[in-house]
Amino acid sequence: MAENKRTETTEGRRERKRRQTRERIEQAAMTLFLQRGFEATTIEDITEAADVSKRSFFDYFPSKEEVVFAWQDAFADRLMAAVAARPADESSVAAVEAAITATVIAAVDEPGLARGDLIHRTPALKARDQLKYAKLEQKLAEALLLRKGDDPLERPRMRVLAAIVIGALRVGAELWPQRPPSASPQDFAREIFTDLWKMLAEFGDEAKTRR
Amino acid sequence: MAENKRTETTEGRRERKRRQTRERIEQAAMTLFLQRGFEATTIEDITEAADVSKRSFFDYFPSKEEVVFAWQDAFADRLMAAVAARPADESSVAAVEAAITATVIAAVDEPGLARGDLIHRTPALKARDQLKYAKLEQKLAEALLLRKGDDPLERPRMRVLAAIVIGALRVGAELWPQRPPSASPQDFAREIFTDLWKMLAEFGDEAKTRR
DNA sequence: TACGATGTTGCATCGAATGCAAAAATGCAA
DNA sequence: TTGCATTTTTGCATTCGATGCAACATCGTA
Repeated sequence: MAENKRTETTEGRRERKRRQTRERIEQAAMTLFLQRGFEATTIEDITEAADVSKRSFFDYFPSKEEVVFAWQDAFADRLMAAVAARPADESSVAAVEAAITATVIAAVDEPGLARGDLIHRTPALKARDQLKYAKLEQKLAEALLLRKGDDPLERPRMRVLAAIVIGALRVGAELWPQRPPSASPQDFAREIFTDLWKMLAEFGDEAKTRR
Repeated sequence: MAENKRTETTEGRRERKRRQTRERIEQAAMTLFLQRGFEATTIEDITEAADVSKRSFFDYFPSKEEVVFAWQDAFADRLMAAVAARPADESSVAAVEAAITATVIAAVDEPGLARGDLIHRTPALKARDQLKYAKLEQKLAEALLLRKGDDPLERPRMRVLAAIVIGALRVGAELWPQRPPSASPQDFAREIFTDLWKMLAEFGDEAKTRR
């Protein structure tokens, strides 16, 4: 019985408290960041608000910045899963559109937007934010390649496709705040992708007659 | 005569020494970074090697990281100039290919490669590196848009084109170290772009039949 | 209950970065 | 050349993020 619990239900007091503390720190940190700004908030402010010692902060997060980006890994993983879940006979572009749309839609919530604001107005966070996109791109390329049976010849193709799509995601994220409020996230995503594929075809045509 | 000099040739002892000191710091810093690594080098190590006070470092560079990326602004400016210099009747894709190729070729030198290595193996620098690409992308989009007479309708198009091309540049920079040593930078660039435009056309086609 | 493992805390320390005021170097004009 | 105003350099103090270490507390388990 006790051994049964060990393998999966093992969220004893220890794990539970640890998770709770982590959430408390994250919560306190984000609240303070949004309230006074990132730089103006010290680790001590955070730990005081979360009622843990200053030293303990670094037992939960490797740095102040990581608190802001903690959710990113989960997002990347969900995106990879969404790509992997697409039917094998689907084209890469269709698969990536469906996967991105679904994953982004599921992630668009209020806290996400406030976080975006904070990042946008904090130079130190902007750099980390770009790194996030780079990692996302890598993982996406990886997932797309896996769909192609890990064919080495497809590698550069999928790398470029990932770069293009993540680029579009980045541009889309910038355009999002100034979208018509009537448009649903689905429609917005649909429109972005339609435009993107159209542009790709046009650029491809344009290139044929170059020089 | 003296007035003539004032406007452009005015590099008195002050300006000259300041520039020299800046170069000395940059030189010392990069040497030490490449030698012992970025993190393992302290500001004091640098200022000692450059024979200035610790405090003076921050009169020349806002942070340790900025020394590594000091050259980036110049690169971005040259890229913008190269785009602006392309004939007005040239297509955007042809213009961007020519401009990027020329600017990158001119910038591929030994120190550049060593710097790339350093950045690649230093997490803190990687983030800043991605930010560099983002800025480059913005400037490129700006320059491309200017060629189009600042037509608001072209803005998203040029943003996306810039994102695609800079994405390709990023992928290209990753692939560069493992290129066949026989290939000249020109050929390498030519090949990358040829592949890129081909992929764009293919993705565009693929998208037409999606769903 | 006692033991080992894990989690938490305080303390000391390092290094980056900033503000400030004194000191040095420079440009300029009398 | 000398004296004065401006800019540059420097030393000093301080704040804050981050890390290592050892003592202490808490928890799961034999």
